Amino acid sequence: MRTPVPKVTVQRLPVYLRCLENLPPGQAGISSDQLAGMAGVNSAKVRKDLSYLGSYGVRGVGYAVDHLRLQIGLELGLERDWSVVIVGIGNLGRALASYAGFIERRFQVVGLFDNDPAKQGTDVDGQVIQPLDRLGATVSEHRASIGIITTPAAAAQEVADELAEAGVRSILNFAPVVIRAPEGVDVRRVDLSMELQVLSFYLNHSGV
Amino acid sequence: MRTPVPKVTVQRLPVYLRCLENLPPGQAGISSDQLAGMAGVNSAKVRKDLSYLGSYGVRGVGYAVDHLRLQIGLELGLERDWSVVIVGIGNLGRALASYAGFIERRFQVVGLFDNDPAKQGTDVDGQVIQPLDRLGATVSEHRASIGIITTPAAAAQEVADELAEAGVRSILNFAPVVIRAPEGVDVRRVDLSMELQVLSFYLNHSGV
DNA sequence: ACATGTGAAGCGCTTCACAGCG
DNA sequence: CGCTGTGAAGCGCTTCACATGT
Repeated sequence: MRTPVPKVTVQRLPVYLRCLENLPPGQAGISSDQLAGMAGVNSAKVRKDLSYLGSYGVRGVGYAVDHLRLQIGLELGLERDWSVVIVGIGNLGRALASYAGFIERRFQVVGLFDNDPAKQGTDVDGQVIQPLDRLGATVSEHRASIGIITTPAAAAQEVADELAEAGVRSILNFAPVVIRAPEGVDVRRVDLSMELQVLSFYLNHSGV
Repeated sequence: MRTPVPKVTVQRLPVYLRCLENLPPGQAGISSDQLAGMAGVNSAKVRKDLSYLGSYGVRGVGYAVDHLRLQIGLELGLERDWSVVIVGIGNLGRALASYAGFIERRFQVVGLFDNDPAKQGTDVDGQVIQPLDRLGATVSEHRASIGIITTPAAAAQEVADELAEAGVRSILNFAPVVIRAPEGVDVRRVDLSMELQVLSFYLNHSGV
């Protein structure tokens, strides 16, 4: 069996993919140096990362762009469709609902949820906002694997528990709170105020 | 001089701070074990991380919550105010404009920018949306150190260049594109579709 | 007695440097 | 010759395990 792909490499594969997608349409080949320049890393890292997927380069030449895109996509599971539910349809949830549907065909938004009765029944980007008690049924029905939490902090843990209970295996948490999920459920955090605090640290320690 | 704080520790300090802030009001002390449980890491990591800031714990007892919050805040530069500008006021920019003002007093939003004339002059959360050609002047005037980019992908690099030119030293990029900035300007990326692709990788490699 | 603080060992990622191959 | 693929060295973070201090 193949060497497992390191976690840090998994995080860089989407970066490489993004770079390849932004290449001029005519460009058929790319070297590790060029790709490294676009991705903001060094070329040894690019070669090492891509070598975990297999030997897709040609010595003396570089990588075939189309083939590389395909292989990275396969590795990331992008040939499959993943169903996504979004819980908490405030400004951010609304933004993500439009965004997710727009930018990535492979991630189908199959349900929007909010516990505010005034929002329920209204429509965002072709989806009707449903009450939270419909969450379990919708997740099962569409076999949704990904849940996005954009609720206020106070509600996030309870929503995470319900998502896990309903069978979601990956959670993307935008709520400003640290949530815990059972074994087997992968949680990733996206937190504006934590990002700002990290920036603040480096501003604070760069002598100004 | 003190040992520099590792990058990974810098990223965890906001997590610890968030956990401390969510403690019940009566709780005056906390052990590395308790904090580790809340933050989702192990206790050795907590002790090592906090030891970079100094010896703020009491052997046999634990850490004083208030003192620890203060010290982490100082380390993160949260006793200072940082001025922030947001460029690209679509759904996401609007969400962040409200959010940033609401959750973090230390990050003052001093300017909102969009190149759509229909939006210019309208008001979001007490701030008037300005045309992009006002960006440089506003950054200088308020000595803004942080720029948040929420434009479409096509505009992001140009906006980043203008922000760097105007004197911003940290950029938080929400646009779905990899941007480059000159030496001395710190760029952090927050990218929904990359996060989803990482989740997709692990879903795809967990045998279902 | 108990939890912190910390050298030292362990581990994983990065980078080097060059063999391998078109 | 040029660029990939990769062992091996280097480096930084994690974890261990226990001395330290109250």
